[in-house]
Amino acid sequence: MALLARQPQFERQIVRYANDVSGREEEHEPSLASRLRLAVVRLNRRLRAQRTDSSVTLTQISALSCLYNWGPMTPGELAAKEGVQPPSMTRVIAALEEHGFASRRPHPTDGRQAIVEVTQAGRDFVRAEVCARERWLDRRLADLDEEEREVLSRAAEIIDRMAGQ
Amino acid sequence: MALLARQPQFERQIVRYANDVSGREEEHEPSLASRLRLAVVRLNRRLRAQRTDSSVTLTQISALSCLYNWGPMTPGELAAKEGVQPPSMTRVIAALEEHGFASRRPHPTDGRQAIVEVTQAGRDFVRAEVCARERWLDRRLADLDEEEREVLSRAAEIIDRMAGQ
DNA sequence: TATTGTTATACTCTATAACTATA
DNA sequence: TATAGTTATAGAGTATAACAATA
Repeated sequence: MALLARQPQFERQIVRYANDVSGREEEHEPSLASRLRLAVVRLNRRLRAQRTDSSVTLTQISALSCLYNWGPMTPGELAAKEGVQPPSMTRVIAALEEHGFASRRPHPTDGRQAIVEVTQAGRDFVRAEVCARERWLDRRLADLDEEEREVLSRAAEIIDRMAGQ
Repeated sequence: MALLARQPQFERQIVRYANDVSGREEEHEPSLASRLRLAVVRLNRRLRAQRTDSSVTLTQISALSCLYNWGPMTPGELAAKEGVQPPSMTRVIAALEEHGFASRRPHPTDGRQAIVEVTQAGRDFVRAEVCARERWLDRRLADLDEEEREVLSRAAEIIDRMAGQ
């Protein structure tokens, strides 16, 4: 706990009603769930607001990264990995195909299923454009100290585990 | 670093192309930016998927919590705190007013602005319904050990600081 | 002329329900 | 009959552009 104890804890929010003449002052201590929810919602907004020249959306990049990192899989597997419903993934895959970043081939043994995989253009895109898209976040991370990045690294792993349930 | 070093680091992703007969195996180590982005995008999806009986959306709850925690403020200030554009906040405030959870009064010195504040019904709602909405996340957090919650607590503070820039 | 806020409009993201094809 | 995937539809979330009111 030594490392964590050294750091400033989350500041208790003192609620002052600026325009309230009564001068009353209440004190809340937002729960961890509340603070984590707000942090995630806000960072998600910021990430989605980052635009590059390409018309590839964050959701598409996320799915493409998944295929890139884990290899070919069926639409259903991809939907499960990304935590979305199959109909949502259908549209994402269609968009990636239109961009030429993913392709589909028949499943060798099951005619209902398909195998989706990244194309060479898709690989090039992940290496180049995704980095561009993450420049904003990279800059923010660069401003932190090494120990804060360690905390975020561990948090990313914990959050991913929670979200995967 | 002792505390962090004790913990398992994020697992290096070994990329195996399951359906690739070449048997080649590439190794990527996703950047911190990539891992944090994916974690945040996925947890955000999970949080938005949590529904309660009420028709109040996560965005509305987020803004209402902000007013509850920080007191009355103008629409512009609220938009800035939440990290959205003013037109987006206009709609959120209108929805909160329709629910009777927020009210608007004229700014004392500037006729262009207004002061938005939480109503008593809004306070009651934050205390009751927001908790209900967060039950899913609370359960996930309860499954973690104390040290992991400390990491997330610190991460929430760091992320909020980054997103606020 | 600059600032604050709203209205109009459009696009992304995602879900559920209903359907088709295959197992 | 069960499973995988797609199509249809709808609602949440958000932005930009154009406008109105006030400073």
